[in-house]
Amino acid sequence: MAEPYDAQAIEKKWQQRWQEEGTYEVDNDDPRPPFYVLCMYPYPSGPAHMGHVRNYTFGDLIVRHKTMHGHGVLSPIGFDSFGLPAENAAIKTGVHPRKFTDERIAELTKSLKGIGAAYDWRRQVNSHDPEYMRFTQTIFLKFREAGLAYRANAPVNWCPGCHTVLANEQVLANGTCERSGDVVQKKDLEQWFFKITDYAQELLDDLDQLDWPDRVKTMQRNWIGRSEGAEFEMRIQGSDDPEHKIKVFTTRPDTSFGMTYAVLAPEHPLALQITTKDQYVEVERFIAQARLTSDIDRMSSEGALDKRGVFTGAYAVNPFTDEPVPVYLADYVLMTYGTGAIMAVPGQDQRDWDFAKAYDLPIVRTVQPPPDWPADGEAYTGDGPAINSRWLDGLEVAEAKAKAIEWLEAEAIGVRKVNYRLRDWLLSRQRFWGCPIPIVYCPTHGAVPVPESQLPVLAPDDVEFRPTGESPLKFHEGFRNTTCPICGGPAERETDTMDTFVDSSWYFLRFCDPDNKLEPFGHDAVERWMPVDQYIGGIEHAILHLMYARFFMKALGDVGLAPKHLREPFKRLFTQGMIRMGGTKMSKSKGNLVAPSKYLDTTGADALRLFHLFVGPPADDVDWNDQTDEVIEGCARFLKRVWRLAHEPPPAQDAYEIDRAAHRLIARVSDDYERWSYNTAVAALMEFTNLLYKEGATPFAVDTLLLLLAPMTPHIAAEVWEQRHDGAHVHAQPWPVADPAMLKVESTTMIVQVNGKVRDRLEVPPTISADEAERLALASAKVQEQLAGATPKKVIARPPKLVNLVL
RNA sequence: GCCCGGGUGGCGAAAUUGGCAAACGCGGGGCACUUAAAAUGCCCUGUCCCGAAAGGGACCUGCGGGUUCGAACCCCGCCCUGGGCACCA
Repeated sequence: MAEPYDAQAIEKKWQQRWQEEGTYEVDNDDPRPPFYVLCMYPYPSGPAHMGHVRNYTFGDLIVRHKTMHGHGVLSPIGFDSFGLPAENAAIKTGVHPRKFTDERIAELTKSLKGIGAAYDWRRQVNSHDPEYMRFTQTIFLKFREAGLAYRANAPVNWCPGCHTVLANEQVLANGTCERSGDVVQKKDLEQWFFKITDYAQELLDDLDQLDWPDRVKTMQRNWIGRSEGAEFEMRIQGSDDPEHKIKVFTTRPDTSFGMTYAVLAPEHPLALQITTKDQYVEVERFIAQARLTSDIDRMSSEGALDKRGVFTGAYAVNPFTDEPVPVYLADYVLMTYGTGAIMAVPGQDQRDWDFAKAYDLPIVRTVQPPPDWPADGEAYTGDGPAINSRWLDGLEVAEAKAKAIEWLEAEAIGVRKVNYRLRDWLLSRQRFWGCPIPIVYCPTHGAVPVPESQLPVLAPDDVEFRPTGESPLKFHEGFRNTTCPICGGPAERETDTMDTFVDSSWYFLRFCDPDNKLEPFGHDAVERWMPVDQYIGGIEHAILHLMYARFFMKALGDVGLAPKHLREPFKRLFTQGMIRMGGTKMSKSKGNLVAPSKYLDTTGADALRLFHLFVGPPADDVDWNDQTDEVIEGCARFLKRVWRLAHEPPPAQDAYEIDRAAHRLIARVSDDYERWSYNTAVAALMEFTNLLYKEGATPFAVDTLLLLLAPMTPHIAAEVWEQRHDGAHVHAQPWPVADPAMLKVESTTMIVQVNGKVRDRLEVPPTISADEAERLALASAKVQEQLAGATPKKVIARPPKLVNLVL
């Protein structure tokens, strides 16, 4: 009787071994071909939960698999360690965020090691490491120098709950804060921005070359929101002030003849200037009201339209018709998109239609709707010939657009124009636990960068965390008061810190060169490893993190910090499914987290990893339910079967056939690994194990099983391999290759159908000819019975798979 | 409203892309081992019908059409569901 499989002892032993022997440490001069595998570095929230297990199981599997394929695999890990929870905990308990964070990192580190994930821990990078902060600040200053970081007074999203400014991306569609759920208000503040909009087109174009899920690429495309159209000016009737010109953007210049009014955003600088005396009071009141209205109300399309607009009394002249049209203000026109002013064509735009109805404005159709279109139905946005449009009449939409733009440009009234929905990235945060923005404000010299020799700017430790919601940095005199780097006079430090998405926008570059004291990373190191060959993370980062990191890669190249040709950070992206429980996402805030420790202490890490691989396609969500524990048990049961098989193999009845089956397994499982079909790979391994139990095992068959399992369940594979091979490491073995000669088959099952229904199965040689296949099919007794003497009208022969006889 | 996914046994799923639907596992049933239980091993397990049985037959991939010798897979129209965007002119 062999020793029983003791998962805990084996897993502990091998985790120590990998750590002590530095099995997955890789140097920058490693002779093997490089491969960079990266899981999104986690926010350290404490011990790992199932989402982590799932994520890091896939990552670790690829690291080990690629290593067995002969690559020198870079597999780094670190922690996204700045952020609100640590600061909120500090306010609550008085514990310094650093202490709090370091403790959470220790917990998460322990559980990552507990699932057997292998990393080059020497390369660990945390966002709050002073050395990392130094270079985050260096990058900020370089961007500023290049004009990619700028300061602007802007209406910002202010969350009254978090007492901080939010990026557009952090405001939900309903106008609430994604973190606290409070209704977001508007507030004017001087803020720092990154000029991501400079890269809108490149960010859009380069998506095409990425091996990313289509879903993610689509989301990014929508977020960038490119629209093509024209921009043109209209003069105000009766005004000779050259400033009084309304510039509008439209994607439908072909419909210009149908403009029956124009609309400005309430914040539009011309709004009050063009307003007539008798409308002044009403317009002023409207503007004030719009300013007070929260985005949630303003964005709601529910509100009564007649309260959402006001007539200015002014008329703009439509350059296409030379006719005056009334100018309105309406809160559905946004100052932050396009020119903040639109031409309204109710015939071809539903919002304009609704507004026209509410304000009793004329409607002129400029595209012929289809015959079945209700006469006074609604706006028609489809294709069709232009009508009521003089020299555009009869042209289809695309032609009419082109001609309208040509005319605008020829007449010097307007230009072809592309607009993007993407806005600049607001990175200032009124928070303590983040990377300080290295700027000093001098009464004489304005915003002055902190000299590089004085970096990193670190927050002082002797601060008081108060629930006022304002950063303690603001009240720390010693930090705030400083001297101007230019004149030496008294000056104040910037007390805002950077959005934590800044930290996560370049950590993957630092991993290539984590000990560099002189610069964020060396070009050689980055050239060697970048771009990341396989990036793995959650779908929730589809827009923000992935867009910001892409922007950083491009911008870093353009300011000379990274090789310029390296435009994209992540060649391949995989987004794994979420863990759900009762239909909702597992999360700390919902309190439905399942801790892996319970399984690590019973069935073991290998069984838990195997479960995550086996439960379904990696990209699909996993529903954690009543049956899950039993499935994990089943995975543990399989590993026990493998263990027993290796220690007490039943003698093979036909060793050659078993070895042939092993070669087929190699081919099948290798293919499954390549196409991320781990659930079917596990199924194949289970099937093979069942076969060995039934028909006996050969040493080659058992070794094959262990090699193919090694990336999935590394501990048991390593242990059994060591026992069988005199202390050798399974993960140092080359990935097995199937011998084509052993894959050849003498016979294959051919199905015979009559009228598309299976009537017989015949064993035939794989090289069978169509004629022979047909002959055999017709000779089948079962087929004869079905035919009942009739002759098939048609025979479809697809040797050696199928013959279909059609009556 | 617009844009993406997805819908297959009691359950998780498979079918490598138009050719044997349900591999593998969970659950359920049975047998063996055992004084017994657990553990382990083996067998059965989509639905309905005929048959005492061995067997045999029909129907099955959300619904309705279509293309095809042949459809889970392709096309059209619905229904349900998950996600993203949502006054972006």
